[in-house]
Amino acid sequence: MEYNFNEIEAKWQKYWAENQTFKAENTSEKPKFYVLDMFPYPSGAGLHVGHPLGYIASDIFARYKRHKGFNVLHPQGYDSFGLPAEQYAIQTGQHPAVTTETNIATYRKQLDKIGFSFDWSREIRTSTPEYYKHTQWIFTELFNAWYNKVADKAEKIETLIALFEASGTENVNAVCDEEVSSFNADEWKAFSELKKQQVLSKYRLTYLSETEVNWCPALGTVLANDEIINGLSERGGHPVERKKMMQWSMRIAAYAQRLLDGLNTIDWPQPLKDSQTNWIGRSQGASVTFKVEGSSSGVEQPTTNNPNLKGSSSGVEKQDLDSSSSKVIERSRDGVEQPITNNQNLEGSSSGVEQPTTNNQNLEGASSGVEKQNFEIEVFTTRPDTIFGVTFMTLAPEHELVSKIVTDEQRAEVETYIQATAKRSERDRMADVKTISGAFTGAYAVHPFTGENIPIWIGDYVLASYGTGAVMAVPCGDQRDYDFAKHFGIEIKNIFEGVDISEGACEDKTAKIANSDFLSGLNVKKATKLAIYHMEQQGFGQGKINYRLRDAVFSRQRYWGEPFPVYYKDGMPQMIAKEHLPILLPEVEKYLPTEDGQPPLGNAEVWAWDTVNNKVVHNTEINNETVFPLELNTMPGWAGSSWYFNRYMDANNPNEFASKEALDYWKEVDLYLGGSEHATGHLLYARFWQKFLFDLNYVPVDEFAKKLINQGMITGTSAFVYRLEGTQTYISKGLIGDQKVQPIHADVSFVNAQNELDTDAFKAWREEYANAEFVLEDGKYMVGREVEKMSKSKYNVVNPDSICEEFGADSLRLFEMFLGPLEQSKPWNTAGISGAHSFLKKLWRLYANANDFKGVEGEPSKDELKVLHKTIKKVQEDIENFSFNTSVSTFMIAVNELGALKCNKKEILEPLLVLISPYAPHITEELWSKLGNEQSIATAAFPIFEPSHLVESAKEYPISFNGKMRFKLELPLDLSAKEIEEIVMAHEKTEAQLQGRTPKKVIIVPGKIINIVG
RNA sequence: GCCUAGGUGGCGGAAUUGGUAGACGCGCUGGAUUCAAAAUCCAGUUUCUUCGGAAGUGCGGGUUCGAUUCCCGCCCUAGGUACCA
Repeated sequence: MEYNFNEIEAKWQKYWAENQTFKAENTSEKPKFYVLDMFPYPSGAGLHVGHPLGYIASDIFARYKRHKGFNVLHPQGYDSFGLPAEQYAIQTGQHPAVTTETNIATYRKQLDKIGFSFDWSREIRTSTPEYYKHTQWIFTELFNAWYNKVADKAEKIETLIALFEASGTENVNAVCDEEVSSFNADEWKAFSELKKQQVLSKYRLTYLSETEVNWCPALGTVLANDEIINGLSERGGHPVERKKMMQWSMRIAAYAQRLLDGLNTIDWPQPLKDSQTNWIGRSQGASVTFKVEGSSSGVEQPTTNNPNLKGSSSGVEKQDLDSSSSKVIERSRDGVEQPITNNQNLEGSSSGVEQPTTNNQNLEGASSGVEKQNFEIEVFTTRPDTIFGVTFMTLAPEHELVSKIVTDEQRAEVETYIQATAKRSERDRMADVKTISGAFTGAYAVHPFTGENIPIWIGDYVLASYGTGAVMAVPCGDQRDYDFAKHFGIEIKNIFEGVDISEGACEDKTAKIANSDFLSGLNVKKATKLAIYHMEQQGFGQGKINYRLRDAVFSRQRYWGEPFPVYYKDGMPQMIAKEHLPILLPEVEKYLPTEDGQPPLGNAEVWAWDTVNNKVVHNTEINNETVFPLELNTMPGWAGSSWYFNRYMDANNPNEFASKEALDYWKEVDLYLGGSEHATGHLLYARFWQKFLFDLNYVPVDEFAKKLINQGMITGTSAFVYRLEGTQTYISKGLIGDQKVQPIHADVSFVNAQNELDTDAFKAWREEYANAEFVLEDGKYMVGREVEKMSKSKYNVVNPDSICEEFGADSLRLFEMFLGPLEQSKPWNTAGISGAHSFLKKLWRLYANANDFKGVEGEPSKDELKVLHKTIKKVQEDIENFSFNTSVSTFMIAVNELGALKCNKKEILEPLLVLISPYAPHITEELWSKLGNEQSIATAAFPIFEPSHLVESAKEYPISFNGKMRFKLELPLDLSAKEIEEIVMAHEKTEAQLQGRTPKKVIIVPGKIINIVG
């Protein structure tokens, strides 16, 4: 009987679906295990063979855990809001919901063909109202919460109101905006409702703030940083300008420290943890304020928070170093003039185009030296101990103070420099470390300890987006400051004891401080502490912890996303109560922004909130008394994916995002699989939301995934043909020689395993190739091959459906695992699948030969038992170490050996099937039932390893000379070292090796190796 | 620059705490079977070799009886990143 994989696979896929074999129970005696894949965005292109790699691995693990007696939750769903569907809608006018539905159907069909053990009864889609009503609810919960630094967790906003009512801001230690004002309880009570709301909004975990975006008037849309190239839009090359927009932000910076600390409690790959650590970017030091020379100290300062320092909002927190220090307000951001790069950083884009800022205009009208007054420069330093080594200040060219302090003599030079800097993209500035540039402003700052005048420079090595956008330069202790000082001939003061700084800065943290007044003679640690103490005493500085992590912009000017459950009354946002959710995405005629630049929801006609009837009504009914306009932005792609793992626990619950019972049972994901590209996007936001939900007691754990594994990419093997430049002549690879040719991608489906091109198929592919002429070698056209990312545009995509069709899902699953270690990226080569496929055929034959699939009862031989048990041991170890490639080899070896032994014993063949079934579930189900079993193999227990079957009486010893194995010798294992030595030394090959020499030493490790030295 | 992972035959890749380098598969070569092909099976396949052997895991050192594995320095590739004060 033939191995008819198509028939077998269809049969069992149907069986699993009909019997709900993989449905997880929310109550069970068994221990729980939750295996999750990062859910896919259902794109129009469908799955290629790279996508299922992680799904196959997680499926093997899920099936293995079931065999091991666990109640396994292994769900799947779709991250179905997103840009491509919207883009397609704009182009074709089709509703994104329709195309999304079609794409999901394709995905589902493809997934089903591979035989995954998903519990499809828990499928979710982020774009369905049943799902996004909870996303909307979580948003309102964030709005109605603040971060209490005393409790170090988020709390309901009511507890903040209670504090205000009791004692005003006196006892409040919160994460909030920079420019909050202080008030007492009576003042609070006297505030109008509007004023109260305005105050509270500075504390809420999601808040509105004006942030700058990349606005492209020609496309009528906002662009991400990586959609902009040299100041022009990637699509179309239109100019992009910076525009301020009122947007929702998430106060993720409040969680910076806990997000950092949590990394120590989870088993995630180190590179992933490292990138989160870098992203959060904690540095400890001090904030120091320098007065600009000429400032009159008697005059009232603008504010202590210095809002005139552009870009000074850096998630900075005052550090409580001195127990006597009073109330500490943590600042998260000023929310006013964020340089664009900050806001976009969190969106996963890396590059930033530095737009010219308004500084140039400021310069024109800037005051002359006469009016120079009461300016301060706030800096953040990690080395407050080196403050006596400060010989100059450097401001970022974009720093707002530059235009105010520059002297008339230096104005022209500074202006030229700023303009030159503005032209350089941030990427340029980053890449070019060697060029040192800057300009002197003519102004001086006053050293707060010595009173000396310190020149103020600007330089583009200082970034406006980090810290305060200004540094106190200590050339003797910082190489960049050193280089800058050397270049411009600025004084370099040595404040290190016995260190030579003639060649470079001393960045060694063990050096002792010298020439530093009260800090002299101290080590770094002590000097730092003392310096901060003095700064705090004299009121110009304090200990601080600085985080790079910024609050995340949460608004998108798009259609295909979750609508905000928000309406506006007197310009203040109001949340719609939980019981009225979901607020359904309205119908619009066009998915483009409105003509006056409003987001696409501005096109909706029925988009107003009736507070009396609690429903969405026509815009014409807006009266701003009972009917109000609704929010026009939608939520970003990461909203729905930040909590979906909790939804699977109770996916069909209509009332809550998940029941308490379900959450308490499943708790968290035990194994999470996905690509490393989500390191700082999805995985950081999801951890943030989980911690927030934990703080409010909605979830039982504050980290949602115990263990995470990144699967590597499967790359494609592209095929190239070589066109003689300017002709339609294509030269076979081996004949190119010195001729000038252009490599052109050919579709990999036209090329066979021997790299020969089907020239007719190529000619028929596209009109431009119809007249192609080929220069052949040996009558064939040979293509070139190159490994690249698998993508449609490179014509190297291999589709899993066609593989399933031709070789079967079991072959695909085995082969994808066999390819190499899970985490590594590796090239796909369809030719290799024949190995996996012929293994399955061999497996089939082994059972066919065993009493026509029925097997034989009776005691297996010692050798048969040995094969089985060494396989059990290895496979179990491999799965638990996620080393799936090696267990496939192990199966091949086992089947080869059992085939050689002509094994037909049921006692061997049955457990072997259970071992293989997580990898190749269809064929094993079929053989399992042919052996006479009535239950699905999924219910079978994993075989138990019995070490006694592997005990050997003899060992084939490798005999080494000076560490090199020269020959082998089989010896009984019960010999003593001495007996072994006698036998080996008497052996003729030993004599030949030694050629008469006497060995210096003989090393014998019984059971392992014999090494003769000499 | 820094961080992380990696570098082993023609290819994908094995090698437990330092103990037989190249398992397993692809490809290739030869053979069996076949009218022929597919499929299947058998043998071979790191390099060099005077056929005795010898060398060999990116490069150069070191530790060790013994190193793909541990240590030091360097080179290259991939991913991440921040000129982060």
